[in-house]
Amino acid sequence: MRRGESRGTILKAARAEFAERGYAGARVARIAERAGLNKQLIYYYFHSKAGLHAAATAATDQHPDGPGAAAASESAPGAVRAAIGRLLSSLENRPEFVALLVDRFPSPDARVQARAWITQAAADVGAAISRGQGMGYFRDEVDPDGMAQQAIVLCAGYLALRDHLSMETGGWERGVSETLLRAATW
Amino acid sequence: MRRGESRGTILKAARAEFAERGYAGARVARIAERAGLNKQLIYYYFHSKAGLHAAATAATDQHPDGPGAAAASESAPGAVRAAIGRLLSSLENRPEFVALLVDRFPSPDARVQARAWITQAAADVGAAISRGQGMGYFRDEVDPDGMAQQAIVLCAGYLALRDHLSMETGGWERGVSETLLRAATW
DNA sequence: GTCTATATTTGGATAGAC
DNA sequence: GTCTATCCAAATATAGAC
Repeated sequence: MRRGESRGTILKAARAEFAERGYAGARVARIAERAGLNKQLIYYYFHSKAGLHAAATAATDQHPDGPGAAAASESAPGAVRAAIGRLLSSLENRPEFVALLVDRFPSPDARVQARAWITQAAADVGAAISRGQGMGYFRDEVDPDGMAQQAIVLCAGYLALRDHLSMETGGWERGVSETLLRAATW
Repeated sequence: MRRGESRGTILKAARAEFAERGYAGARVARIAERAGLNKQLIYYYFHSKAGLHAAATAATDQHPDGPGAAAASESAPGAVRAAIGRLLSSLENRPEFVALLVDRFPSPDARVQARAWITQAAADVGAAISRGQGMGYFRDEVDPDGMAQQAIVLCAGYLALRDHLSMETGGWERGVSETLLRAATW
């Protein structure tokens, strides 16, 4: 299937551009250039810059962020570690979505999308912590949702501030897991 | 002193605009409107949009972020709590600076400014942790700088993602302090 | 579907009166 | 110092050939 190949190329270029510059800073002409294709083609496929952005930030299904992703058989700390790993890799593959998360003026659609992702991600991490509490591994006073939100902020915030920080993603992930696990454990 | 009153009004409006929309999304005309003043006045005072942004994001001296701000007499956890409080309040008063921190395409100047702030803030928090280690209060394996960076990401990231989160600033600050202290303590 | 123009609008910046 | 009136470059979007 050759049909839609250009469409995909444009989307890929658009994701990179929106990730780097944000919606307002992104340039349609530059996206066309990055894609090695004509600018008009973007309007042909996506009608407008806003339409392109909506298509570019729409979830691509390849990210198992939901609570269902956790294996019930894992150890309590293993489950938390895995949930944090999912969080980071999910966002790392979608830098344009990180840009959307920290955008103060997203479209209503984008706002809904951001909220939905956060709700889902918080449920994922929160479930791992709750389960650990049930197993007597984590302290009961720990608020699973509050800690899940910290995990989200640690991951999304890291990717947003990455340029200014000195740590690699792997090291960051280990550090975050360790901090949250130690904080939750007796 | 009436002189410079308009200048201040413009700066205030500019901070709000840059905080909401980021540099690329901000509009000079809108800043003038917010300030209730003429657009040309902005160019009279600040020469250009970039100049206005530089002036608007420049530190306003009222934020004691440096390591020197810590009182040597405090208890180890108290010092960490205080450092986190400084972090948050420093950023909370400067939303336009938070926007700059998460901006992927800042000007070279802004980049330097962001790095400098982070270095300073990390030193502040890191010093409190190091001191606590010296007093035998925190575990020696804890990396003060790594934990300081987590504190920064937790504070800056919270303010950047705030719209999508359910926690108030006070509750967030307490949660962050508790998590980091528990993680650092024996 | 893909290209080369070209139109239209927006937004940063200047000129010049008061 | 503050305003009104423009200018001009950049950026979104459209027309229409191939």
